Amino acid sequence: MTDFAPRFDPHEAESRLYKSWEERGLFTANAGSDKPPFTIVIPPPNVTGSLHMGHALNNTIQDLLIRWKRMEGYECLYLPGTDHAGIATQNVVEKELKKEGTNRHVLGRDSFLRRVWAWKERYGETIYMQLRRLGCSCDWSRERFTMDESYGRAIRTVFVHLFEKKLIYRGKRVINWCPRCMTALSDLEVRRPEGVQAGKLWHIRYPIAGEDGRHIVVATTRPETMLGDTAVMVHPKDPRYSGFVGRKVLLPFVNREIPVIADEAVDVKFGSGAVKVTPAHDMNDWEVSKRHGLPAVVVMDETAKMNDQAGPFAGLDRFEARKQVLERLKEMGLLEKEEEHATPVGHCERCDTVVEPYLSEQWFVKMKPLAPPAIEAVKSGRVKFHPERWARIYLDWMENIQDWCVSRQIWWGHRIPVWTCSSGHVIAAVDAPTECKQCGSGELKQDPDVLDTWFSSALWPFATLGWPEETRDLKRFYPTQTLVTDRGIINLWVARMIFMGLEFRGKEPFSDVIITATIMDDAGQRMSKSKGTGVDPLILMERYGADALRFALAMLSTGSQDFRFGKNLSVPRTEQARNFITKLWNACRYVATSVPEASPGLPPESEWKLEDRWIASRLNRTIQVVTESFKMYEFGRAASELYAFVWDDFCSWYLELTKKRLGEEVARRMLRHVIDASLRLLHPICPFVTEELSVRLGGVSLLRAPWPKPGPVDAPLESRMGAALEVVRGVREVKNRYGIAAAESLPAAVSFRSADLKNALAGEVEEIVRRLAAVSNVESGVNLERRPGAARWTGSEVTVYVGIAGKFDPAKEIARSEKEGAALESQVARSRTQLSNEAFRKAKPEMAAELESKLKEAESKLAELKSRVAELKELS
RNA sequence: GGGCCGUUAGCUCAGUUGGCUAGAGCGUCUGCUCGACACGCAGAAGGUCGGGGGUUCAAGUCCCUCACGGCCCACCA
Repeated sequence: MTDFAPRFDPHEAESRLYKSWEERGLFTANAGSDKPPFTIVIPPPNVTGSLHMGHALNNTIQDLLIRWKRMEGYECLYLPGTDHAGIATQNVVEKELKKEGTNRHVLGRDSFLRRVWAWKERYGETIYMQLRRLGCSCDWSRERFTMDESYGRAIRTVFVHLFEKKLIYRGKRVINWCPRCMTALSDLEVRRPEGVQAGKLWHIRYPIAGEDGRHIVVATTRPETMLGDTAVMVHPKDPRYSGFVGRKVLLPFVNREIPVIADEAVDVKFGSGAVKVTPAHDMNDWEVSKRHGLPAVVVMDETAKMNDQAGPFAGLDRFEARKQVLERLKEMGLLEKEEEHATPVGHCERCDTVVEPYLSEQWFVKMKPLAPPAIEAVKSGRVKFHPERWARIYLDWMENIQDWCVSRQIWWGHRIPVWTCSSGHVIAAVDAPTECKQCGSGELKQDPDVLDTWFSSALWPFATLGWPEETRDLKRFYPTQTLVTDRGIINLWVARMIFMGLEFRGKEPFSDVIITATIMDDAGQRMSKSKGTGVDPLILMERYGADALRFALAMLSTGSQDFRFGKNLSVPRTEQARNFITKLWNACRYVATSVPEASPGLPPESEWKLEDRWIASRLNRTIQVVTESFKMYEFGRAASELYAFVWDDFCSWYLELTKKRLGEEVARRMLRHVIDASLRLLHPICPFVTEELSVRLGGVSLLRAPWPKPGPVDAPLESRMGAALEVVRGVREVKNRYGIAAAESLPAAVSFRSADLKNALAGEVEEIVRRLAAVSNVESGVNLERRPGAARWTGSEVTVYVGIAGKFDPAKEIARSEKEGAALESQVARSRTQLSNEAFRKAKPEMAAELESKLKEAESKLAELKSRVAELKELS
């Protein structure tokens, strides 16, 4: 151990250790093992870029669980992979092309896709490198990408199955259309930022056909769509308009006669009470048009420019058209008024363009039959959300589910496996057909669209394991156990995996869904790369090591409470974790050099001294709490428990107490035993430093080392030890108060308030105090007489007197005593009121008895203090 | 418009089923080379638990309400 530097060097150790783990195949899951399986499939990061802090948190938690379970004896599979992220990735590549002054249409479908693949190779590798840096023990032999050929087969199989079950259909509908991405979007891919645009509500006069000067006023926020109106609708019970129903109005600009209809969908109180009906550009209106048999007129093209149907406005962009429509209406005297009105306008999640409701033909998944089993899975508790409240989000959505638009008019993704022959027969097939089964035609054209990315990620838990083949992996590792993800994709992803898993495997894809915190910037806003508030996890790992980042993130994971970890705040938190690692490192360094060897295992219990029994009990308690916390996914609790145990119990007390006992085999073995157990407990959070230390201490590699089992906890002994340590604190405080060097030996007297405690501690207190607080001699007794020339310190179990000879300062003592007295006074007062309450005594007699004895103690302490203060005052 | 979460020390956060004197880290102050650690050691100061009301013998903890911050969901044109 000659090269045991006072600091852990993460740079050198991390890559060396990771490489050796990987080479030894320690991350590889064995499908033939007879151990119980534990599987986590990674939420596949998008290949759009590198990993952010949210990924770091997410993967830290996954790896922590995997490493813990591995030590508990499970056959663990942590399956890594990436998502092709259709629209998102296509967009970043298109941006690159734009910089080069070209676009995908110039390149053509094939060479564009080659560009995207090149991008994918680059970023896919970066992501895997980052996961390795973080220490994630992924099984790299099973790495998957949603565009792998085998994965594509799984997707086509799913599609064809659903198609044949009539759960996938092609239909004409008003969907969300992004005119920039030029594709349909699902409802979940539309964002409605609040308060972004203070829109307006315009009241427009529609002239009644054939009745000069008479008109009906409609209110709209989107006047440009009026060109596509095919009716005006009022409420059937609205007296203002009862005479209008059934008549015609003349639509300005295009001079189309359209009917006034009555429908309950109208809110009488809103606007003018009359609504224009634009079936091709409004989802509601589309529904209305179907009820009333109205035609639909599309007035825009796919880039949201007005088309030929828009009469005089053809060729204009939709917003320009709005301006001109309004101007013309004003000129014609048809604009009655405008009022301020905030409308939640939908924006494309990926490019932020205002989404256009747009009538088009798309593929949909029929959700009504798929939802009920998925709802049941969560209601029955077969799938549990942590924290539970997120189940509500899932259920609310599932219970009001709409059909899922799954076709996208982009190029990057899985082509829809549907072909149409020259005579119009539609064929869905897993393998590209060569001829039409119905008419034998060999002229087959595949649907040009691709599937929604989430359609492919929905299959992730089983498609990655080889489905549709009944592979060994699939049988062994499906269903998985825990899914760790962000609340933002509960419906986009988690929900869809559940119904797909149920439909295709008959089993929920996982039993537990952990929703992690969202990482905020220093100002408490969601961290965002585009806003420049992102913190790169690599930079923190570079500066403090992967273990430090992991420990910091684990420590902050309390519930799914969001936490701030921005550019400034991430620094002290990670530093704290790094300091802890250094502390651990040095404790081990000390043990390695001072206790070069000791027989393994616990020393015989009969030889244990008070502090040995104490640290054993504390360790057992820690094992219990940490294990329990991991089980309950309370990672912050586990981390802080370990932090306190290692730093306070072990380093501050036990290590110091045993410094003069290193010749004793008991102490030597106990030191090594506690270190060994602590390293194991810490390994899931800090894999690198613990592995390095374990090996340096001549121990085992921790990856598959058994997880510690707790022995008994001795609570009375712990509290006795607490009293002994209190004495030490008292002596130290007095010295501090008087500016006396800690090393200076002074006489001390310990006055116990209870004879039992005094007897139980017997001679051991004296020894403990002597070791930790430099005293010349210690006497102890029960309720000792006051010591006039000694400084006094009051603890909860003891009073400590320290002889400080010539330095005694009555003023200081009075101040101190009065302060202690004030606290006691209020305690006594509170206890008395509570005890005078008969209801309390009746409700909780044992608590009252306890409080009573506490009160007596406090009263006697107080009396003692008062007489001392009086005495001191006389003296000065 | 509906819902969820948060508001505890200067800062960032803990506080199990209501019950002894509300905790930690950072920061601040005082003093320290004591057989690993100054990324350290020994101490100290610092909180009427966002405001108001209620339930209870007892409220940071339960209920109502308001304010502020954050996040979701929603087809009122």
